[in-house]
Amino acid sequence: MTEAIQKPLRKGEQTRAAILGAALEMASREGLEGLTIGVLADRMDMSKSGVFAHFGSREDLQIDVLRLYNHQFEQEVFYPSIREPRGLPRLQSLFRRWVDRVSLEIASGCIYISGAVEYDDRPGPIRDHLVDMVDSWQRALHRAAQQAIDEHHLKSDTDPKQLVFEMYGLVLALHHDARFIRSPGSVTRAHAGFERLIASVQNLS
Amino acid sequence: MTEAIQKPLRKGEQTRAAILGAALEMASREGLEGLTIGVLADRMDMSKSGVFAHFGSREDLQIDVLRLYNHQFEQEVFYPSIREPRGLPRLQSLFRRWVDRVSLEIASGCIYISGAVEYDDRPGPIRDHLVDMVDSWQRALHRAAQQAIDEHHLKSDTDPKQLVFEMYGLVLALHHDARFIRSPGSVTRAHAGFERLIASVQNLS
DNA sequence: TGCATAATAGGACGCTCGTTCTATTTTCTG
DNA sequence: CAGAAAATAGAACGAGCGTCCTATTATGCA
Repeated sequence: MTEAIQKPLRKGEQTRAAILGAALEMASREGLEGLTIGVLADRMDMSKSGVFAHFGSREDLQIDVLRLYNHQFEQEVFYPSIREPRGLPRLQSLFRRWVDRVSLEIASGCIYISGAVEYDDRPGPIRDHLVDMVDSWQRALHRAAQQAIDEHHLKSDTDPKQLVFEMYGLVLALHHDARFIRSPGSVTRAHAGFERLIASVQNLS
Repeated sequence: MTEAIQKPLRKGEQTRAAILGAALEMASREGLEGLTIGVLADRMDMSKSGVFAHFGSREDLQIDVLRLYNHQFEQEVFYPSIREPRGLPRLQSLFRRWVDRVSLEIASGCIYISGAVEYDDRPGPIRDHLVDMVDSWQRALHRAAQQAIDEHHLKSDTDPKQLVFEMYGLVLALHHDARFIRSPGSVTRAHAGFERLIASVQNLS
């Protein structure tokens, strides 16, 4: 019972994974809507139909890319943070790792953020999946904030939703200024904003 | 000398203006890259070439749409605010009118914000124009913040760039939560965030 | 009113897109 | 090693895109 299933380690599975990786990189830069099978095939030195056959449709490919991104985000940001002690330390870890990730993504782009703009008015399965993921991330932040209140790290009259709203704003501003305007110092400002934000709701007992 | 120039009120000019208005509405919802001449022609009950003839190219059309948006933004947000007394009142007016405008745009979308994502990695004249406009808007906010410091409305050690960064974040979070997540109460949270932000840097003398 | 000119329509172009169909090659397995 | 099954290639499709060219229609001025 050491290995559960090793059958699907067939050739096709690993090229599929390679395609998905290239697709994620491409979608990060050009956006999910900019993801095109032809260009993806060129980059993979494959034919269009060869790439296509791994996914039932372009939409399924986009959704799989989304799932892969979500998985990486959870691995890098969420899971390491929930090993921190609950309350303020965990909340701080979530924000710090989040900013760290977006900082690295300045060169490539964050799919949660670009997707929010691409699909804010475009109904369909992709939007549905994306909203689910972002909403679940916001709820995770919300839980951490509530726990920080419960642990008396933050003032009891603190509004967790307001806190998460402003945290999200700081990351959006970071993404905007660093990636679009390309003004330096955005990472520092995001952290400064967070410290000011926490200071204003922190229990000083 | 009541009317300066009335020659260019020819037929073509007014249909051109009508096209531009429809194009702005379309680009607000679908994004500047989603603006397509064919669909625009359908909406105008015109032929593709009839629409096309008014603009040398699709790119010129997109840039003209951008200029129109910029003009409306200045008329609604900037100019009314600079009639307020310099310092904190003017800064507050800028933010309030900005939020008011984005609130109305929840149904249609803000081109500054969607454009920032669409063109963060897509070089060309459109990106250049867009960066110019957003940068000029940020500098206007920056000036207002600096004046509020000079007038001793805000603490002398306040960093105007940090202030503008966080203001921008609040509006981005508003746009994100209201338009993408569609969670209610975002406008209230944007205002609450701004008040807390100002309170933390305000001179209490 | 007549005529130069502006405004618009219609069609065709080359291109790219996602998708489908049919071969062909490669991979895995008994 | 053979044969079944999976993986990939290649060509073709219909649709939509921006753009160009040539007529035709509408406009505004003498």
